[in-house]
Amino acid sequence: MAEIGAEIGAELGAELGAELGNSGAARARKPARDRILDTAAELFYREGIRAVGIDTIIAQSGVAKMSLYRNFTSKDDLVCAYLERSMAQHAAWWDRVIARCPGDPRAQMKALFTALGHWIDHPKFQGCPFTTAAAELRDPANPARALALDHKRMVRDRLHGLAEAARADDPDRLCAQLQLLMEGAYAAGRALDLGPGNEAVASAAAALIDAACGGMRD
Amino acid sequence: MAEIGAEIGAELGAELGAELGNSGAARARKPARDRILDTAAELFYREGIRAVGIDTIIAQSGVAKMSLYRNFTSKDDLVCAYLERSMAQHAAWWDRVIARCPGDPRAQMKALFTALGHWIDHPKFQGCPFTTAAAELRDPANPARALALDHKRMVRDRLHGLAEAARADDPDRLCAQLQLLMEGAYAAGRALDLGPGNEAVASAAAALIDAACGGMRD
DNA sequence: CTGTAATGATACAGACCTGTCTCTTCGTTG
DNA sequence: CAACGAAGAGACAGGTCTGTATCATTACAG
Repeated sequence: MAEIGAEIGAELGAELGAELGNSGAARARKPARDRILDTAAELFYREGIRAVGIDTIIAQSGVAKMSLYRNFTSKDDLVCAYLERSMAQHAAWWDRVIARCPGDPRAQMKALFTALGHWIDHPKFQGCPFTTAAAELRDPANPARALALDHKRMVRDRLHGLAEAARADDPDRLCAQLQLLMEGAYAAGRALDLGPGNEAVASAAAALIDAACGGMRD
Repeated sequence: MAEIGAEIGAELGAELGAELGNSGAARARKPARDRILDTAAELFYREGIRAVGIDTIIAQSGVAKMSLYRNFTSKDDLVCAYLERSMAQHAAWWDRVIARCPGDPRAQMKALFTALGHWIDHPKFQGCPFTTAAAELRDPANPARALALDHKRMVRDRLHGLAEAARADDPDRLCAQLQLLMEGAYAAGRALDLGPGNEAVASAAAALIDAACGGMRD
């Protein structure tokens, strides 16, 4: 429980403003680029990419407009930097969770969904940043959209590796089912009030995993 | 198969331009309000609400700007009309699907997910219009956002009714699990390439339903 | 035929957004 | 102290968006 709390704190803290714990002076000491990216990430995630303008970002981060355009060639470039950093943070979160059950891929999968269930209950949770970015940016040529799809493929590959390691009867199917569930948890946590949704996430994952690895209980 | 195709056609046809079958003259005969709403629905769904401006809608629908503002007080009002019409269409789709298995709530639930799995494979499918609307419009005071959440609650209530009628061991849990899966299917169909995702949708739903109603097979 | 209501076409105002430019300030380094 | 580079402050240009106002045209009813 406290572990999970720390998990969420590490995930969302890194995502949504790790500098909150620092003093104002220490925050001002950070390079302009970092302040811009921290502020942009928080605003993009909370209010949406299209809803947040350059002027808001520079006002909130206390930076000059030219400092932004010296560090990022355009708003699109800043959006890409935000998504790339989010990808790295998500990968680190994933690694931390599965490291708790080394050598036990079934438990690792279940742990991921248990952690996800708690994450979506966090008050700052606003859905999957990649899914919402893809929903806001429909142009197939948009590089940020491409990044979002890259991330989904990466998650798929990781899930598939776990499904294979767990000796699922049909790893492709289990992988697809679990990714459906994962996307659903992201969407539900933002838009719905699923009551004790965290429990539903973990229990649905367990049901699917057990059904797919029915032959061998561990 | 042909049945399912007609299903999708009825759903997306109504959603995305039922007037395509009419002649151009017949289309021009429709009242301005209908043409505006048809065009706005197609564009909002395909390209996103914020990405489509008033000028695009009036150009595409061949209508004067003042005709739009005489029929809708604002763009927000038009967005709400689009979502309300989509809600009615979705409810009609739901009713058509469950009508194929009268008196058999388990089969009705499975039929819904089978139909959903096929729907997300349709080339014009772009995710759940309510979820994407909520992703684009984050302001809690936005009436369109409230409509989207209303729709999710309505779906939840309908699913819960089916779960109870199917005598699930824990209807709340099954309802939450299935709604997670449903949201996941919507999100996956738009942003991911889940391979044969339609099969994963139906099989995951079947696994969850059977696990939740394990005691009594029908 | 005439009058009325609906609609098309278009110009315009005001706000906002991205990106550029100039000027100033501050900190560091020699 | 002097010089230089990084960064703040703010004006500005060009575009887009919503919403309003004006005027011409069409359809139809009496």
